Amino acid sequence: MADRLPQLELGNQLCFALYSASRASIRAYGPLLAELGLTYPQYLTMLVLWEASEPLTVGDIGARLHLDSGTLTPLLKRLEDLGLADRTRDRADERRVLVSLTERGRALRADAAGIPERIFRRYGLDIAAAQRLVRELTEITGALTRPL
Amino acid sequence: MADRLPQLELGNQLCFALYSASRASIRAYGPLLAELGLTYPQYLTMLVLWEASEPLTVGDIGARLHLDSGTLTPLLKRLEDLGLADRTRDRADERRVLVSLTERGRALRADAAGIPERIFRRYGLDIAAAQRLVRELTEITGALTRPL
DNA sequence: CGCAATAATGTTGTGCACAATCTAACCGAA
DNA sequence: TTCGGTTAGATTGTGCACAACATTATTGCG
Repeated sequence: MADRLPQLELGNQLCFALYSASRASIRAYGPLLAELGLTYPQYLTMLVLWEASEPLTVGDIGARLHLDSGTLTPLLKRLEDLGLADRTRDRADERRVLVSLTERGRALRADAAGIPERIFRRYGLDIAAAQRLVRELTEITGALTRPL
Repeated sequence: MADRLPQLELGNQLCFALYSASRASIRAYGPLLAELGLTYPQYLTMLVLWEASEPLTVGDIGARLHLDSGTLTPLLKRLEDLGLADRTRDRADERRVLVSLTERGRALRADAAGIPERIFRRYGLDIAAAQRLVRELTEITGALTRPL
């Protein structure tokens, strides 16, 4: 039997499955991130900064997270208020803002290190299955992000 | 080689892959939904209402979409303002609010019918792969939603 | 050089999400 | 019957997302 074309049924819709799973995972992370005083998008931003050896511009962070300045500017100001990051205009190009971690921001990495594992254990997720899923999702994201 | 435990790397994180893919799909739907004058969560709510033969309570809709009244109450008022839905207190239980479609709301279903297919064609998504993915994502959502 | 085009970030306004709290309505046992 | 507990929905406040636009800085071309 041929695969049916996508129907107007909630249960069959890939977009709804993605939307539900994403929000469920954010809710799952919530309590653990609250221990660090972070929201979920703030945590993602810290991941980007922890991985970078150099200060990043707002645009660099936005490119990795697919977020624009309208979202990032206030978020980064909150990270600054928390004492986790610094924002300084780039002397060499005054249009840019360089975001770097404070000592406190770097130190927080150790506290965050166990979070993914705690989530996987707590909810009994399979690591190999998750890695496969990550690959498929990355591909979907790429397809949907491609310019038409 | 054993599968590694989840690391603090953006690219390996299931939660980020879900978050990115969900937002990418919402962005992809955006222009098509704008033709109908709907946002993405409004579209999901309309899907639920189109599938139901009876009026649904706010709680019914929330159970299907995993949304609470704090999100749904204003959203449903907007659908009411658009002339797509009616909200009336249940005479039999004055705590409840019954949400039903207007004639215009029902008529909009025909305009929405082609949207999933247009998305799949436009972005070259594979239907069979998507259906497999929906099953895996539904399972993940279930696992993450399970009470501890 | 002069200046139009471009680039990076910031601002504004709308609409979710969700936690916390509130209010009104229902239910059930003493 | 009444009153304590529960339920359904609304409200409030915070923080994203994102479109549209504003601002300032840089760049490249004539």
